[in-house]
Amino acid sequence: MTEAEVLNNTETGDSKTPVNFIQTIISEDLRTGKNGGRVHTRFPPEPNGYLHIGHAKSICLNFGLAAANNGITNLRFDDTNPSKEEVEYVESIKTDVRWLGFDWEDRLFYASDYFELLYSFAVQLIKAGKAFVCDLSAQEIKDYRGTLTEPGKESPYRNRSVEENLDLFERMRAGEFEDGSRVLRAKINMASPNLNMRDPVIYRILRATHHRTVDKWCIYPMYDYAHPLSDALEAITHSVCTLEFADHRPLYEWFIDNVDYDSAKYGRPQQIEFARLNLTHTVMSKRKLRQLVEEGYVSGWDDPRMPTISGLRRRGYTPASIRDFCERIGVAKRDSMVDIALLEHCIREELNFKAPRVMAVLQPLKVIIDNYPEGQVEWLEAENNPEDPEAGSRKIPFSREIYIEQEDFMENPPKKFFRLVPGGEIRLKSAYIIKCEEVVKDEQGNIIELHCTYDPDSKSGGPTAGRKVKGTSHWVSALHAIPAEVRLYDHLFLQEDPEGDETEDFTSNINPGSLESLTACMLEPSLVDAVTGNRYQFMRQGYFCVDPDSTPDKMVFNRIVSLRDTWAKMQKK
RNA sequence: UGGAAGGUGGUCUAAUGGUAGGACCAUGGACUUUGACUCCAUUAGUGCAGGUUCGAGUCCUGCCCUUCCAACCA
Repeated sequence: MTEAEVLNNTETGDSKTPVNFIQTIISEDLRTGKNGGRVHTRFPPEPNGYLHIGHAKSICLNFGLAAANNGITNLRFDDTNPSKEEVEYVESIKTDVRWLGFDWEDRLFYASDYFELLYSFAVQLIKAGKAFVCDLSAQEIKDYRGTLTEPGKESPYRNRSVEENLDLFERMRAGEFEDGSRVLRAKINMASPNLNMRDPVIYRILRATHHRTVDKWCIYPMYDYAHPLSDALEAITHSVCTLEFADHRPLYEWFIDNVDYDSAKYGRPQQIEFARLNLTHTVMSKRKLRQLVEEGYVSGWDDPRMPTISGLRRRGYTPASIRDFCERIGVAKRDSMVDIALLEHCIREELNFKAPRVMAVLQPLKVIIDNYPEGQVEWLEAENNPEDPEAGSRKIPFSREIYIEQEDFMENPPKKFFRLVPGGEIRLKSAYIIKCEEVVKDEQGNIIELHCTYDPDSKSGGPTAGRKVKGTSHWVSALHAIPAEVRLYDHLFLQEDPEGDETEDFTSNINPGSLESLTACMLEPSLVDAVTGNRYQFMRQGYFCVDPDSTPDKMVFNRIVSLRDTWAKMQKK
């Protein structure tokens, strides 16, 4: 979208998504000619974990804002802490951003690309008397920092000479000092009400192998120092981050203002904060997600119950549905908790149009149609998608013995139950109407099979198919069915806000029924060709996709999301 | 109790000082060879108290509530 279109949208109000406050800022910057009309954003993950749906919001925002304003977006890894970062994570992050549908083209960067420059900027600060080497221990620095209500005290090393600071900093780099023994600090204001301004640490000594620079460095810059300058060096115009960094903005600007990075060439980045995404019935912090993985509550980062991009992908969510979700939730500065039902709505809406319909019986009940000729098989025509005439149709086999869903039969039904009951009738989808004649039970009284008769005149699509019965069931021919495993997923946490009670361990809220594995499912034979990632609607049940665990001998499906189920709702009441 | 940012139906999000709207959820109904989809309808909101104004969600004052900040993490 061009600037004119954006503005036009604002005026006419016919934009599908209302412009958010960041777009308003950008539009104003464009109007006043700030940054020479450039819009350049960046997505700056730290490669210390897998991306989740909250990152998707940021990715869609950063790439979306740039795209909407004729701008570009960098992918930049914020890799300044080698003790926590790994290549595994950078690879997964690249995969996830690409999968979501975004392209950083040739603009893949790492904060570590700038280590040498950042070092020289630090030397610059020292020479200007704006940074000093401090010998205080971590604990002492903390003690000197003061509190929220009391100012801090200046470090006794604060007034070292430029020469001594230069010498010490050079020797820090050279590896002459132990980890943690000294740091480089910015000289700002120990009495500032903003703790971030109380002579913040900008370099620490840390002997850890970096995933890119390996053992070249034993000092590493801190986020507060590396981030604004990385933004500046990439000529970023709008540096969008989450709310918790708002207090860091004065520091961000301090480095931009006090380092000579050639602002005439690169411009001056502006930090803008927005509220991170919270979703009901899940957790979003990397620490907690890692805990779920490491303590075995889930099978891995890509467990289909996880809110990670890889989990959602394996679950069967599409990139388009996630992008749609991110559009719909909007962008603002107030803390919020989005109902996960909105995410579910987005995938249902997309799949309703795109997913082929098939029949699958999850909990089979054998039905024998006594008046259907033994050995006969009819291949019946079944519509692939009533929402899409282009989807065509397929043939499904009908025979004397079929399976229906156990819950589609009740011996003693409640009122409003319009499925199969003793002596009652039901339409088999795309086939015949059958009538229940006899219920067969085992010694424990469990229903093991049904004997029915069919109405030959009720064949679906035939000239005499017009007779109406209240209920319709899905089914599969017993002879032709493909056995499969189907995994049903529910919310990972029972409570809407599993992190709400800080006194309680969030793992105590895990939903014990979040995964239900059904291993005796029966699928219609057309599914024999299904491959990993294929998505279907199992009629009357939900949307499912083939899991990577699936093999030709043992197919495995994940339930992406159920269909809306009015009957289940009625029963709950 | 220092500083910063916020408070619009259950949830998310709109509204040059001028009819508080949309989406999700919920509820009721129509339709249905998916109790799906679709369609229709309904409930329900500007944190509180003042002030300015012909008129305040919007401006002013005071109060209340929420979130964030005291890593050599990001």
